[in-house]
Amino acid sequence: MMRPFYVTTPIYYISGNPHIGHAYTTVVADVLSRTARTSGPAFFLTGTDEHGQKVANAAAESGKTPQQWTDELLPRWKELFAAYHVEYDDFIRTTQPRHETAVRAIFEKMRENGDVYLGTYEGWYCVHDETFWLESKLVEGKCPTCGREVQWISEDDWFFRLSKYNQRLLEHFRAHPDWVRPRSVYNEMMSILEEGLDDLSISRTNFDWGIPIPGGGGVIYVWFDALLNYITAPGWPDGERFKTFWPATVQLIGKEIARFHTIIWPALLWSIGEAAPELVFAHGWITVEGQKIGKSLGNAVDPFALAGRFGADSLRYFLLREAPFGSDFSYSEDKIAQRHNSDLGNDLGNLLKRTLTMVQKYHGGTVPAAGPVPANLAKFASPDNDLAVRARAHIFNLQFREALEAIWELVTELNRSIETTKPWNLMKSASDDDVAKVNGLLFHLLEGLRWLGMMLHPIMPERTGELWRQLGLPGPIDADWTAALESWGDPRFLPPGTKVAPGDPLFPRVELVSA
RNA sequence: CGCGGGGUGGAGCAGUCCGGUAGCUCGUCGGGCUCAUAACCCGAAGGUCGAUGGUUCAAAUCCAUCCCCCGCAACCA
Repeated sequence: MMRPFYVTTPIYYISGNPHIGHAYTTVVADVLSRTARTSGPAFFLTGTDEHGQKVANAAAESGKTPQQWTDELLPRWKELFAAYHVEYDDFIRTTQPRHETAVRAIFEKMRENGDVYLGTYEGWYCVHDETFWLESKLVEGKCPTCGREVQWISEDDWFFRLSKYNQRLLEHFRAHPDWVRPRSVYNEMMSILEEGLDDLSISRTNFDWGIPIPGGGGVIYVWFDALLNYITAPGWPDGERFKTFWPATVQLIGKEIARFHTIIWPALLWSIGEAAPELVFAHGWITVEGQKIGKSLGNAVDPFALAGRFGADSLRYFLLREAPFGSDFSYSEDKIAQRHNSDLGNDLGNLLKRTLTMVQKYHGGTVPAAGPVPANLAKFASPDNDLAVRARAHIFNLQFREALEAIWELVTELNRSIETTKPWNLMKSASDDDVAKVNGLLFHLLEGLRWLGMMLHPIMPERTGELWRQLGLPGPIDADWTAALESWGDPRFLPPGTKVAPGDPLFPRVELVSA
């Protein structure tokens, strides 16, 4: 059994628009946690970030309290994740009492140990943009964004002593060169550390929609608040889940928030005596025809519509298969359709269909007893078959594309075994020998499909369930890979005589948009 | 001198850290097959790996310079 597995997504800014990118990160976390569960305990956390001035303003405009406003926005996030078959273990909202209480306790603890202190924050401030600017960024002394006059602000703020952890961070990075991935992000963070860190202002007084600072003096900076969700949700400091699962195994982020998660975050943890996460992985961006998705570009695609058109599992497959995890990739509906039709429809779905049809025609619709192994499947039927082990290793290494490529070798060989055996010819003669060969083929095809169902279950939980059903196998897909995927052809898992249940195509073809 | 990513057969991408026969998917062309979702299988064509120079027995891979595309630099994964 492996160490308890803890995976997080960023908490999503609640007033943002859910789009395919949010589904991407969350699906990846879901695949990891589902895979981890095939061999041990796992905890998967996601949630929403609900504080900040934008939320306060938007709520005010609609005549609601910020809490009412966020309560209304929450369902569309949960609906998004449900639509993509995501099953999280906990969903944290930064407005929940469990979170606020813990954040205040952490703030106080840091104030006691001296890492949080009262200082003065000074800088050029643009009232219109609500942004502080470095002098070097100003354009002719004015706001570089809106061109308005800026004013010199000087206010008393609470600071986090980030600079104190500069050296320790450098040492941590050097000692664990793989703790931030991919390498490009690691390098970028290293250069920030080498340039040196300033202390971080962690209080805000110009608005009040946030966690109040204990003892007064404004609200806590949203990032300080937000980052802590990863430990407040499992119940820092004494909760069972916290004690079981921290430090996190994988924290998934977008690359634009790498600085917060790989520099500020470990420092906050160290300040209260907790360990840094084992791995922070910054994935790439999904782009539309090479352009970044954004409201201003108007190219955001409704993720609900996409899931409706192709099926959520097909989207899940596409997101993991299309690009190496960590790099950007350009997405288009035609690409999704192509993957859907060729990999899922032609290769996998059609394999199931043709196999079940042959089982009906040639063996009365029941699973034959194991027979001769078609030559090209020998390596899978061998005790040395480590396909499931390799696939899982790739997934834990966040190499989803590689995992799927490895699994697809089986899909390809199963299809090939049909061509080489030519059961339609053998059944014409129908000699005992030929029938045995056909039965052997059918059994190994079904066994291969059983493996595929299990191995692909974390990635396509719904469609593999349907595959399982059509194979005539009982109950939900066996969650424990180690037992059910340890030996090919074990009759305990694919009992001869099982009645198959052919159904509709697993992945019906879709037409290309551009066709 | 702000930072970063990318430029590989028609398209989309691996490979670059740790130099050594240029690989995958789709598409195209030819063939096979009919169990199957016009699906499956076999074979073929197609690339001076952005440019130039350097290091080396050997460079897509290392070094230098340059060109082009795209992001980031503000709470958009």
